[in-house]
Amino acid sequence: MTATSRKEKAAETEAALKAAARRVFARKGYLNTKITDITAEAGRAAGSFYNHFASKEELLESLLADLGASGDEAALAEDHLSDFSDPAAVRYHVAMYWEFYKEHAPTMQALRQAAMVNDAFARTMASFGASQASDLTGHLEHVTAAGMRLPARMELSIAMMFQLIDSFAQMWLLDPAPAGWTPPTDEEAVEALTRFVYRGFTGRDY
Amino acid sequence: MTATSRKEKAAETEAALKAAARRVFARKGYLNTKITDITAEAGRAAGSFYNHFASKEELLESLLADLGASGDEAALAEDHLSDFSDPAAVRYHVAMYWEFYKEHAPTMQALRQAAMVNDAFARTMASFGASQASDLTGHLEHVTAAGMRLPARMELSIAMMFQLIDSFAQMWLLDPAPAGWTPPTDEEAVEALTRFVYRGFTGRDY
DNA sequence: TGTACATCAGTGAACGCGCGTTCACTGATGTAC
DNA sequence: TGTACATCAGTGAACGCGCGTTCACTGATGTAC
Repeated sequence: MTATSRKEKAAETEAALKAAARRVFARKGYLNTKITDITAEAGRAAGSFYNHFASKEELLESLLADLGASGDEAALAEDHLSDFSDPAAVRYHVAMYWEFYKEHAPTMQALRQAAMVNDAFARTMASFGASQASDLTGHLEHVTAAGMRLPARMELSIAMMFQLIDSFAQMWLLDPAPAGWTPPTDEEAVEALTRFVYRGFTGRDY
Repeated sequence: MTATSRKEKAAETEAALKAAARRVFARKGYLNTKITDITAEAGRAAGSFYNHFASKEELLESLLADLGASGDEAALAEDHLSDFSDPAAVRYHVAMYWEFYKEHAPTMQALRQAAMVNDAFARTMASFGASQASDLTGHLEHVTAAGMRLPARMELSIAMMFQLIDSFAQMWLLDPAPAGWTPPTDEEAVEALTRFVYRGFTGRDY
């Protein structure tokens, strides 16, 4: 029997609202989404929203928290191939990031849009970038240790890599593909980014 | 004497509104700017706005038209160093783009924000990118002609370059610099991008 | 196990704030004669 | 050159739409005895 207790029912509705929000965000963008769009998509009344979230911002925070818990972000942080003088290490990072972005595209898109309008989310996004950056510093030291020369000082080299991967992922995974362009397969995208970044960092080919 | 005719006065007000809009856009972002913010910044009454523009969107279109007329965009399109197997040609392009972005930062920022919310502006931005891309195709053919191998197929190689330069410029020229980071000088930025892109495209150093 | 009352998730119409947009009015510039 | 009227840029208070948010109500679940 589906003897749903009150708590279960509330949790169901909350989950339905979140899932609906992700779908609507993907379809119309976070900024264009009205609260009633979300409740309608979830098949609930408008008022129901406020039993679970105080605002659209809070819902997004909740989605971001889920994203942190989902684990593949952890994979980016834990031990892994870290010697960027080895193309395989670069590819590993690129692939991780690509997968992460692919998995969480609607939420990342929403965060990006929210950050344009809301300082708190801008800071969230900045700190997300910063945590990636500090991870990469160690990896890039292997490059200079191996006698190769970075394209610019450490900070700028990291920023370039991050911006490149991030905006490239956004271009192909979030926005509709430009008319007449053939989107890359996942493998192709990872390979293209890996080659570009490895070359850019080391000045060598592989 | 400042015997301002009606037309002159109207033109002055329109120019004042545009200048005010650029300042306010730079300060709070396009999406966060209200029409009364613009009129207040320009020192005019709210109703005055509608003597000149039907909406905030139309004002932005007007700013974009000015940008096209300002001429440095033309420099990107006209004849120039075009053999990307030569680092100087890459640097020339990077520098052009950097200057363009620097000059027109508030308008570009506004366009970017408008594109998130408005399909028409999304298309404007896409076609802006596409026009850059078609220009670059010829330049990259020199790379393969010189026996070097692009990091990915033509389209993707161009997209990576464009995304990298665009997002890097946005990071340092528009957004407030991340806490604790030292922004690059113009020369440093151009040099960093040039080296990264040249390496990425050709697999060689210089 | 049954009854009476309390609590709570969900509902949707109504409310009200913020802001885009209008419009009657003012004072100055242009035009006709 | 002067006078009377027309036109227009600019003004700012008022209007009204859209949408976030509230709240009295419903029906179902939980609790007390």
